[in-house]
Amino acid sequence: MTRAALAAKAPEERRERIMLATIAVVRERGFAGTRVADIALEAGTSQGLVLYHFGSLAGALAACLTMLEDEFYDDFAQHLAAENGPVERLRFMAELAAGRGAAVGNWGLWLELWARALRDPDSRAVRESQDRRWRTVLRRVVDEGVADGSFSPSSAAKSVLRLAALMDGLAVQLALNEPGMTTRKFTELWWDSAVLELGITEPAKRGKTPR
Amino acid sequence: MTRAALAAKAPEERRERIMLATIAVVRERGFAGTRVADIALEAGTSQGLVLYHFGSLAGALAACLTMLEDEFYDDFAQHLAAENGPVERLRFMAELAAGRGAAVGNWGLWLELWARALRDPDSRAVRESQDRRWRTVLRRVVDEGVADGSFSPSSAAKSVLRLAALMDGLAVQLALNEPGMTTRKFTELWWDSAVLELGITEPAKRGKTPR
DNA sequence: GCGTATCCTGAACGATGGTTCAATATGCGC
DNA sequence: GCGCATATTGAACCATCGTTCAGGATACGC
Repeated sequence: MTRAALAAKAPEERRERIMLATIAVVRERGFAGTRVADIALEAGTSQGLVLYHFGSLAGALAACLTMLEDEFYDDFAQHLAAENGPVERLRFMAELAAGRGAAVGNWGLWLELWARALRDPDSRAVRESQDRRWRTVLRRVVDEGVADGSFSPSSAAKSVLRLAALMDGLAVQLALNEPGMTTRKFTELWWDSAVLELGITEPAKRGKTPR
Repeated sequence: MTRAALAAKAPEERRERIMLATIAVVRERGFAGTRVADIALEAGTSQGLVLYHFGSLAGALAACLTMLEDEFYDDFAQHLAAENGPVERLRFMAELAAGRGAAVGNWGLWLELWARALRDPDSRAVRESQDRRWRTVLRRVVDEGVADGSFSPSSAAKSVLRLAALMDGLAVQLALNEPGMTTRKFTELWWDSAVLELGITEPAKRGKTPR
């Protein structure tokens, strides 16, 4: 099996490996610093193959973008569904955004994506879609909380906008590891804001608030 | 005077012109897309001169960064001092950040700066200093308000952190002109948050909140 | 077994763009 | 006016990639 079997499922697997390599390199060097040669090296293939599969460096980067997007979202949606009520869900979102699960190490990528979105339509589309997804979920959780009486925002729409924006803003500090900003502080600050915005009374049960 | 005088003060003036050109080009093309040739063209000089004055493209970009920083801050501090009380000052900050004065067209640059700061120490330093300045001023205004009874935050430090972060987050949307995000909405959303955070009772007098 | 389509490689090509440099101009003290 | 220091230029240089390409290997239908 060894040689033959490996080669057999190679094409698709190879393609995948290149995409993963692309993400890895972009994480390390950033979009601007990513070269075809780096990707090939990381993936253990030739430069030619990268171009063969994705047509151009830009193509590879684009593929990596959409992959990232889906990866993050799938992971997230799955875990969110496991939570019980709106308060727990909200708490989960706060913790996830701060750096649990698939978000780990991704904020840096988002920062780059934002900058890129200023000029590159593909990046803009990905960023927009990602953002919309996130806000939609947040909105749903808030509505759920309003329905069952846990939340009482003066305006759900505005609260969602602000809470989403606050996350982005806190994320900048986290990504640039501003002295004093930590995962815990991120969660705490955001959660306090959510309490204020939504008038949450019931304390969150999930996660170790302590310390 | 014409020819001679112009040439006389030329060196310094030329240098300045190159810096301004650099800012202009960076605004238009972004950091990554800025070439020495673009700067030279915009400044009406040769590529050689750009390198002569700043040593390298990176040097020119760095110079433009610090210039930007000072430019923004000076303009800002001057206007802020003109406002009367803490509520007015806060309101002024909300409006300025949303796009008045020197901030116009700068949010895109900030986004780029954040991304750059992930890897470039110079950019990181500028961003950090800029951020600290802004938060310091915000803190001062808040303290002032606490002192004269206009504000009553549960924690001044946390409120300042959150309000500053919220601005950055809203700025992302504004810079990428997310459909639905406008200068007015920016101000409105942020101001509502400030009211909530600081427990402001007195309505803001400044600025045309109306339509 | 044979031919064809898919995969894959490594080297070479070519464009782009930062940097160097020799030559020239300009202002300025003497 | 003479020279020296500072500015300024434009062209040439050269490193760095992205991309192309001609050639092989591999799988697969017939």
